[in-house]
Amino acid sequence: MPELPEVETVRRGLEALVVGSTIIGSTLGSFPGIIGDLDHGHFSALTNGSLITGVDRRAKYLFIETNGPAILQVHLRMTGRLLVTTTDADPIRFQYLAIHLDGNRDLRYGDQRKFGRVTLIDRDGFTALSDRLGPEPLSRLMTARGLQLALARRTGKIKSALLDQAVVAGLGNIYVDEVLFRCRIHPERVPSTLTIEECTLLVREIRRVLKSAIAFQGTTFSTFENPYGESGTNASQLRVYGKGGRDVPCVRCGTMIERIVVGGRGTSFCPTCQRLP
DNA sequence: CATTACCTGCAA
DNA sequence: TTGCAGGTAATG
Repeated sequence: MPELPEVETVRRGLEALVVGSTIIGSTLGSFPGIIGDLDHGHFSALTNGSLITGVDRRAKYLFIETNGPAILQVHLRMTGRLLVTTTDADPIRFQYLAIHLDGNRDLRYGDQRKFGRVTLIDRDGFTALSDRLGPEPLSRLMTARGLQLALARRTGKIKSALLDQAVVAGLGNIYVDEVLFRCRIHPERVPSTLTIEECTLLVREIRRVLKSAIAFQGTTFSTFENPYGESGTNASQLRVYGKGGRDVPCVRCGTMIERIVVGGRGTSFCPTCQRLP
C-alpha cells in the first residue's frame, strides 16, 4: 500500500533512471481507463517528443516533469507499480501502459486492481491539486502549532484526521498506526483535545517514522516495488500495523495488540500504552 | 460526520 | 463462498 515512503522510494528511483530521457511513444494495454478520460491519441500528442526534466512528489502523488505541454501525474493507489525495463522486455504483471523512452527503455505501469492512474495535467492543475493538500511532513511547513490548529475544529477521531490528506500529506493506514503507537495516543482520541505537547510529539514521530521507512525503501507486504523491481524492507520495523487480533504482544508492555475499526479502516494498537483519557 | 464504489487476489 | 485489504472520490 504505497504511502509517502513508498512513493518517495519510487520517486528517487525514477529520478535516477528516467530524467534526461525523451518520450518517443507509448502503448496502452487492455485497460485504457488507466490514463483517465483522455484517449490515447491525445495522450500521445501531449507526451511524444517531450524530454523528462525531473520527478517530484506531493503527498502520495508522483509528477514526472517534462519540457513539453504536460506533466505526468501518477497515483499508485493500492497496487500500482512503475518499473523501468528494456523496450523488448516481457510485459510486467497487469501492465496497462508502457511509455517508450529513447535508448531502448520503457517506463511501465502495472496495477493489479486498476485503482491507480497515470494522467496528464498542466502547471495550473498541479497548483490546484497541491493547494488542497496539507503540509509535507518532511518539510518545515508541518509544525506542531499548525497541526493543533488543523485539529482544533475536528470532532471525529485522531486516526481519521491524520489520514485526511488536507491535514497532513502522505500518511496512510500503515504509518498512522505506527505513529500513534509511538506517541502512545489512542486512535480514537478526539482530535481537538490534543495538547500542544502531544502535537509536538506527533510531528516528531511522523517525521521519524517516515524518514526511517524511506531509509528501508518502504514497506512491502505483497506488491510494492521500486522502479528497479526491488521490494522494500521496512515491514520488519513495524510495531503494530497488521498485528492486532493475532496474539502478538506489544513490544513495550506485552499486552496483546488489539484490532478495531476506525473510520472503516482496520486499526491495530496497544490498549495499555495507548489509552483514552 | 460516516458509508460506499472502485477492483481483484487471497485467506478463512 | 464470503469478506477483507485500503487511497480517494462520491454519496448519504
